[in-house]
Amino acid sequence: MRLHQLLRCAQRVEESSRVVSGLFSHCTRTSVNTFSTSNVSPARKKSSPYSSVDSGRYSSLFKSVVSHRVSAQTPDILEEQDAQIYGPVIKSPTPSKVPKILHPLINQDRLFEFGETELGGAPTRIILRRGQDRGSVPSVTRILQETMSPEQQFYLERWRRKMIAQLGEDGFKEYSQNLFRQGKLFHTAVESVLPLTTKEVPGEDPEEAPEVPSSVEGYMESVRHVLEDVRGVRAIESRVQHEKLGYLGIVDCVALYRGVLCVIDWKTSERSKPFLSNTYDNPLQVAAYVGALNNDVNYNYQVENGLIVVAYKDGSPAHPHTLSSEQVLQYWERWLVRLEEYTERR
DNA sequence: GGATCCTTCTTCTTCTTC
Repeated sequence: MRLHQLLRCAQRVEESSRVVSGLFSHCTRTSVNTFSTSNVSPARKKSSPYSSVDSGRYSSLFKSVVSHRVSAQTPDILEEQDAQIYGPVIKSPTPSKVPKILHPLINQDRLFEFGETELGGAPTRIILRRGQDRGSVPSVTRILQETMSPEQQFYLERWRRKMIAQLGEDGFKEYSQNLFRQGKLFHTAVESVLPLTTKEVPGEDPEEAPEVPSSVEGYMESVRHVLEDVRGVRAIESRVQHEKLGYLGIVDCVALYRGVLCVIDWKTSERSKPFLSNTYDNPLQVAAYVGALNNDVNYNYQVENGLIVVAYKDGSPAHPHTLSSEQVLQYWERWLVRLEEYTERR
């Protein structure tokens, strides 16, 4: 078992034991009080002490205990088992965690006067010219895809095989296409709503409210509370390219979130993602876009912050994960490592 | 018109009592 896995296990054991001991002491107190003050019959005394616990009150606590349970299925054990079924996992050497060249996130040559970045005007939308730079300038998605850790690849492949076993090849294909379709529709719907947020009151004119496909209504409801805090949209679905580092991508949105200029990435998810760590490589993607935008002559401002919004189909409130400038800088370094890895493999 | 590109997602938990 690797050191970081061991540390994670130890941390979870500590968390679990803390929660369990707390619950246990409360249950004991509750049980003592119940039995000493009530006139219960001997037969009822024998009933489980759990019956005296307010299960509704402690349901979330119970969930937190079981969700932090240390699984016997560590990656190493799973790999061992799966190696017997699927064959060995090909491992590559662990990449260095520090980039060889620490390129700056902010372009000091392109710092603008405050007045130059005033709000106003239509948001930038630079369409990707298809076929241009083909093969020579890689995209953010491609780089992240091709430099995933063996562990990440293992879990994804394992999930894919499990899904195919459940749905069949065709069923899985349809399922995946549907996920992509929903994601695209959601993006389109958000974009159609966004310009309204530049007004004093978002969506004040009901006649201007665009049609939202019924399949993404839940997602839209999910992000409603986030959109209320978005103002001053400056770019939508716009191409960004890092001129020195030679990569490109399409940024979902650049806008003020609670007054802070951010690169915003809209995501749909079937599973709840309450923590930033649940979003896998998404923060790296955002940091890559921030760096590219700051080094692209088509944009006359610099961005230091990020926002990842995870929306849910059932309409439950989306999780907005803000990335401070310090966090963006950290993910920027991790992105540089991945970029170097990609370049070295070419 | 056809081919290609960038995205769109997917992972890191499944307990066993009442």
